[in-house]
Amino acid sequence: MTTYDVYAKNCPTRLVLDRLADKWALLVLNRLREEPVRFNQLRRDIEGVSQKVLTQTLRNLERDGLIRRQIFPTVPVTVEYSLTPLGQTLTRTVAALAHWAEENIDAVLTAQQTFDASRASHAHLR
Amino acid sequence: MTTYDVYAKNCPTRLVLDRLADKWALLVLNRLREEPVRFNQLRRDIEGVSQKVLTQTLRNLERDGLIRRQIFPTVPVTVEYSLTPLGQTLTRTVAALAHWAEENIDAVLTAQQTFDASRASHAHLR
DNA sequence: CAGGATCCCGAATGATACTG
DNA sequence: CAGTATCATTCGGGATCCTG
Repeated sequence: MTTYDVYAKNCPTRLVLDRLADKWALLVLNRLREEPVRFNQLRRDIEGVSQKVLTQTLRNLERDGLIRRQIFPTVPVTVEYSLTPLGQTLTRTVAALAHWAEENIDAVLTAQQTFDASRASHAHLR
Repeated sequence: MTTYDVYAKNCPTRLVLDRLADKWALLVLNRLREEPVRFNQLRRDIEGVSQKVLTQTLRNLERDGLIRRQIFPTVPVTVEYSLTPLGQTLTRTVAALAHWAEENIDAVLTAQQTFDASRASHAHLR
């Protein structure tokens, strides 16, 4: 049994990778890692996400079996999102990504400035 | 020193996370993990990426200091991309993501089928 | 070989209004 | 509260042609 060719179009692993390569999905997973959260709470916590896009993101994650959608018949209705066991195994890796980002943000910002500066120096047009 | 609020718009960590939340970037980083690769080789290895998008992806990664672009004055010119030390620290995490995807692809596909089936059952319109 | 420059279309997103 | 539905809009990405 050989390992998948991750770079091939038809590779199922790329389906998963494509889904994870979504900034909102990563942020949602990271947020749910702490605790179950309700829809509007998520909407408020994750700045900049629209209601429509948040809904789509949640549906996709639910479809992938990563999060669970639980409805409580209160008035008005309450909907709570939480990680499934499968989702929990994933968030360990997602958390590592977030952790890397926090630790290396300075190095990245510095690199960006250096890059931009060198481009500006030999910008001729305009 | 408190930790960043990862969910706030202005959080620099989200800049990094947004950049990483790119399927082509993840695939490129994962590919460069093995060895330095030339432009057209990358284009061939990563199925489905257009020349334009690959160029953009590489520029962004270079700007972030994650990969290095090396030009060899051959005829015609040769351009080789490789990971920087910073990029190498990141690819360990990226590899973990890819690894998770490979290990859990079956669970995800099964979840998708279950989800789709339950939706189809109570689809009334059309 | 490794891109830059253009044209262009469809998918993704935002805004708005409505509902169980 | 937690969405769905619709419309208007943009803009990322593909296709194509060109160049150092």
